[in-house]
Amino acid sequence: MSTILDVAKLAGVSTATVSRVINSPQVVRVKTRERVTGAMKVCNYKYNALARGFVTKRSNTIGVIIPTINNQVFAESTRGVQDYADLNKIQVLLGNTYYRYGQEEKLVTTFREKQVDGLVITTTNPRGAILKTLVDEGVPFVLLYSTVKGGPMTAVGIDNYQGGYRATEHLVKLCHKRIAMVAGNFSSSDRSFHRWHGYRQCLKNNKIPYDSELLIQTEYSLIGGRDSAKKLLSLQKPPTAFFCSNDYLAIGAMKGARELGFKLPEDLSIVGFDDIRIASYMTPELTTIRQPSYEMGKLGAELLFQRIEHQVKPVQLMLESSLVVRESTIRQPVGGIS
Amino acid sequence: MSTILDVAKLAGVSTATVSRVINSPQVVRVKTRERVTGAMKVCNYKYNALARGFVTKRSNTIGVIIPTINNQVFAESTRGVQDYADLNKIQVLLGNTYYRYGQEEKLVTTFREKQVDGLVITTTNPRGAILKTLVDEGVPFVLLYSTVKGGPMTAVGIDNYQGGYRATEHLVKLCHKRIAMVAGNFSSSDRSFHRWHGYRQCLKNNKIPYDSELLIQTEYSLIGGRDSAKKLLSLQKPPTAFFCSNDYLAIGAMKGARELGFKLPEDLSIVGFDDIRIASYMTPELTTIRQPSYEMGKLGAELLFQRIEHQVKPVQLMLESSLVVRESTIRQPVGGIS
DNA sequence: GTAGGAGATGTAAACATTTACATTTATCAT
DNA sequence: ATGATAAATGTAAATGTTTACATCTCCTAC
Repeated sequence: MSTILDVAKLAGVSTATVSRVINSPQVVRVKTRERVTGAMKVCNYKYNALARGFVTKRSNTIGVIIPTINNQVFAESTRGVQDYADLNKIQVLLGNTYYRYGQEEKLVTTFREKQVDGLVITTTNPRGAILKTLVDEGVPFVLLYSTVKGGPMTAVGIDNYQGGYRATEHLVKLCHKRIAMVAGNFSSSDRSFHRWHGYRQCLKNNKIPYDSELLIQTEYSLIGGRDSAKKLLSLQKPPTAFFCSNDYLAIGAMKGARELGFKLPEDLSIVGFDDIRIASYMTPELTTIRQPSYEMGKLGAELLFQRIEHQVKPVQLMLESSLVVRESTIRQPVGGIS
Repeated sequence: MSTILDVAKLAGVSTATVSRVINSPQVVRVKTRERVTGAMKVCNYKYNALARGFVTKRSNTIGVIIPTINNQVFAESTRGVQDYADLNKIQVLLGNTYYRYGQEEKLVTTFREKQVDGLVITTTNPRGAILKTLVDEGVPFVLLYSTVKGGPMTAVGIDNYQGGYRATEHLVKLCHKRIAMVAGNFSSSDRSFHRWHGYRQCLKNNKIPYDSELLIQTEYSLIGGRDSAKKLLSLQKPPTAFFCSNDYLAIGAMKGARELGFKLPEDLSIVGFDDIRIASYMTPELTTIRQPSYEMGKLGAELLFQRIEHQVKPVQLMLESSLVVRESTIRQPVGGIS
């Protein structure tokens, strides 16, 4: 492998000049520049970005930490980050935590050892010690899908409480009285917990008694949704509507319900959360709370870069989420329980 | 930021010793070791993996190149790679090509500059110049989802021709005579092309005339599937079955068909490709060709590491794919066209 | 022709590790 | 105690860039 020194020798210049033609070609005379680029070709010179990072203290790499690449929502936000990073010639190291806090800690450490310039984290626990340490040690990072208002951390997310509230309100307005919630484990993510808060408050505001039997916490997966649906629909007084804390749970629930002979949406209304691409391709098309994942990633990356370069103050951005009404929710026929 | 030197001074040892307690603790006396680890704590020492990579010529990083993280298939194989890498304390740089060869080239270059130890590539074109260069320059890499038999490249994939053949054969056995193919653009991936070959050969072997009107090439996406379905079903003599070259196309096609009033599966049988998780959650559940994406990624990573460490000979692994019959395909009622 | 100055290039140190080799220290049989 | 050997530690070079600063070159206006 040839180095900048080989090129320099061959071109009869100093390494400084070679470095300059790489990093700021305008400052070197065109004749010299040509000699250098020529020499590079001859040597089949390959730039060593690692060595550069070593001296400049900038790796031009950021770390992205997500629960799992397998959830389209996180794939989408990651894509947003990647696209923005790409524009800035920054590469992305990616790691999955599988919703495990320990893994999150491990990834943060490894990425820091790799000298990443910053981190984009979709955390399991925005109040954990890891993030505090990052703040204390001045490591630039931004949180995705979480927002701890007014704190020392930059974050971009949505109002999960509001999302949960709206989803439930939609069902209430359709005259549902027994509304279950299929929630991702609260321990896996505080998002689920906040959505549940919204759900609960909405019930209360509408004078619908809260029934703890109607809350199931489960793994965030299709199968989790399916199994939970079956449990809920086997209750003595089964619910007439589900609010699922993500679309995978909702899609799983659809299948579970059908397997028990429920007709959708006649026998059961379902609302999901996220609005993954495939939501509108389900039968019935899934009513859900849309959140702008790709934009969140892109914006998060933008904020991170600002933070890296200009050390701007932390901000918390709350993106709009919205209810997308499709076919999976319908009015509960009066005369049911009411 | 404190360095190994600070720690060394504080502990009253040489940097070599500190390095040793980091990399092979057994060789240093427990008393010294304790003094060193103590000093590390005091200094709040953070290991610099970049500097290490710089001297050892091993970055402990591999690059993963996929068309798009947004396709669950590639997310899944990437997860396989990540999981295996993780076990070996290797990090993953991820890049999307969006099916553009130019982007593939760019990524390979950037990743090489970052001194990755190897690459896992899901390529758009297994015969392109990029890969040749990698072979020539001895860069360890493995191909996913492609296999160029007996060549100088390590690859793990499935037999796409066979997959296409089987999918079509399934439809033929169900007495379908007008079988359309909704294919991802041949220019985006040779996989689609090979699947089409299988499709075509199967038709020929069964004496079904090939009708070029029944092939649509489109973008690999839900919307591409939907639009293509609408075009095909608006033909004068519409097909009674679709073979779609991936599940997203199939799911999109389902929606397109429904929008034109077709009942599924009665009026139209559909078979997809990949068996993404959600395939069995569709209504009707999607018949498809299953390929083991996660395993492919894991195996690919394993082969890559073998190649990096022991420079083993290139191998091409053909994984099993299989037809998974579900509900989206049914027997074509005789008396139709036959 | 020359002074002045801008622009181009060179010099050399710095960056945080690892590692071959050299040296010191500990261990143990005699 | 001594020598031989093994184990532990130290020394110092090497890695491929960047960059502050110094120097040189070239041009322009007089």
